[in-house]
Formats: sequence, structure tokens, C-alpha cells
Amino acid sequence: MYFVKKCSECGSQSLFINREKGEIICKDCGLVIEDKMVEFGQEWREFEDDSGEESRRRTGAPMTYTQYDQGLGTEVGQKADLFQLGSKDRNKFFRLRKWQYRISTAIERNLKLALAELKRVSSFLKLPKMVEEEAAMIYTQAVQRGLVRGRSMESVVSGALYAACRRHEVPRTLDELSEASSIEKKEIGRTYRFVTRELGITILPSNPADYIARFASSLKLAADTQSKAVEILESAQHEELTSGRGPTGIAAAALYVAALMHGEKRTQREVADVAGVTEVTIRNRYKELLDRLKLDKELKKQKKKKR
DNA sequence: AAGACGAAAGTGGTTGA
DNA sequence: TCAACAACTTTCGTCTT
Repeated sequence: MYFVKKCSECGSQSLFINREKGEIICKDCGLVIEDKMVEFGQEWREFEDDSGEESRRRTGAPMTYTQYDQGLGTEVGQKADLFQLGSKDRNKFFRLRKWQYRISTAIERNLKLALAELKRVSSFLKLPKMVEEEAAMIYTQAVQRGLVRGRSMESVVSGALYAACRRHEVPRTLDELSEASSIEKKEIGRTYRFVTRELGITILPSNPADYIARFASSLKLAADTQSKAVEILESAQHEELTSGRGPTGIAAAALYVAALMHGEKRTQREVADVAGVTEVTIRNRYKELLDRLKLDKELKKQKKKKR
């Protein structure tokens, strides 16, 4: 799962390969090392079923939603352009033209602005390209359905990004999104829920393990501590300690325990800060872990070793 | 002095009548 | 729509290292 290869951008060694999504991602900076593999992942346009007639959705050159803004603003209106396009781009063109009829110029402007904002936030968070594109796509859907009305454009952008992150299991916390977009956390959460519900996007509850790598690297913890944390997490899940709880809190607690056991002590505050939860939450989770998981033995072992 | 721990009260969101 | 409820936070006092 983890490679010894180094990230070409930040030098981090915590690379993550995901075969379903055909990516190798640096969990520290989000750089996609290799995205040339064929996508085996889920059909992420599944919720477009309302537009019915399109059956050959994934043919032709890969389409990038993030480039659509350029297309929308300029070429699409000109019907003559149809014949200048290569056959590869036909499909793309048809889609664009359909939108052209469907959406007003005001919405186009909105989209253009929004996608620019989306790119800004996305690059601030160093999100992988895939996520950025999915977010752009979600936002486009949201605009088409008029879900932006009564909400600030920026908050919907953030909501779309958050949803995209969740879908691709490269979770960022609401706090991080909030910092990057200067939108209030609760506002992002609200629009996120609203948009996903309205668009019928199903999001699998985020897995605490997805946070481990990122938290661990910002805490500068060793690799075996990381894997120990994942191990703890798994048994915690087995003990049904994870349902209903905030995933970040659990991830943080697991990391905290793992660090203790490997003699890489971090204070609760340090862990709490990077995880975006409070010490209290860590303590609660931590206590539960100790209670239910007979981890106290291992902890005591570690303490003895120290003396 | 700093960190860990726990109690108590408050907040925002979900759920179910 | 409202009230009960669970999870999490904030705050604060006490204990431990």
C-alpha cells in the first residue's frame, strides 16, 4: 500500500496508491504522482440520469470539467464551431450545447467565476486533479438545478469540494476547507449536505483511516506508528466504537495511542490541533479505546521499557 | 510549569412525533 | 415545527509528571 518512492514535489515518502481510482497520491501535499492508469473507479457521473438520452458517456478523450469554463464562456455559443471540432470533441460539444440551451448567460458568468474560485481553493489545499474535477462537476450540476440561489457562490464551491474530497477518500476537514475558502465551517457543512442531498450524491461515511496518513505526517510520526494507528483503528471498528462518532476524533485518538506505544509521545493538544478536534474528544475516544481494546497492557509494557 | 484528566454547561445538528 | 437527544466543544478545577 505504501511505497518507498518519494514525492517529487515535497519529498515526502508517504505515497498512497489506489487502484480503484488509478492514482498514486502523495498524502502530504496531494500531488498526484501518477494518474495515467486507467480509471477503474466508480462511474462518477451516475447521478446525471435525469438527462437520460446520453448513453455513451465515457467515450472519447478524457474530459475535464475544470476546463469547461473556458468552453462555456467562448466557443459554445457559436454553432459554426461544431464543424471545426474533431470527432473526439463531438461528444463534448454536444454536452456543452445542451447546456447552452439549458442555462442562462447569468449562470455562465456564475460558473466561470465559481470555477476560478474552485481552482483557487483547490490549489490552496493541494488537492489532486481528480478531486478538483469532480468538485467542478458537482458545482456545475448544482448550478443547473438552481441550488445556488439563496446561497453564496463560494459556499457552494466549498461544499462541492468537500463532497468531492469525501468521494475520493482524500478527506479534508471542514476546518481546512473553511480556512482555504474563508467560509464559515457550518455554512460549508450546510451547503454540503444540501447539495449532496439535492443531487442525490451518496457519500460513504468517511473512514477514519483516511485521515491517519495526513495527520501522522504533520505530526512527523514514524511509519510504523502510522500503521499501528491504522491497526488500532481496525480493531476499533470491529468493536463498533466508530459508528456515530466523528471520524477525525477517532483517527486522532488512534494516532495518539499509537504514538504513545511507540515512544513517540505527542501531547494531546498537538494531536488535537492537527486533527481539528479538542483534547477532550481525544480523551474520550482514547479512554474508549483503552477500555474496549485491552490496549492498556501494551501501554504498560511501553512504560516499563522507559524505566 | 505543563500536560493529562474529568465534570459541567453550552452549541449545532439530527430525529421523530 | 418543536422538543428530545447525541456528539462535540468550551471552560475550569484538580491531579500527575
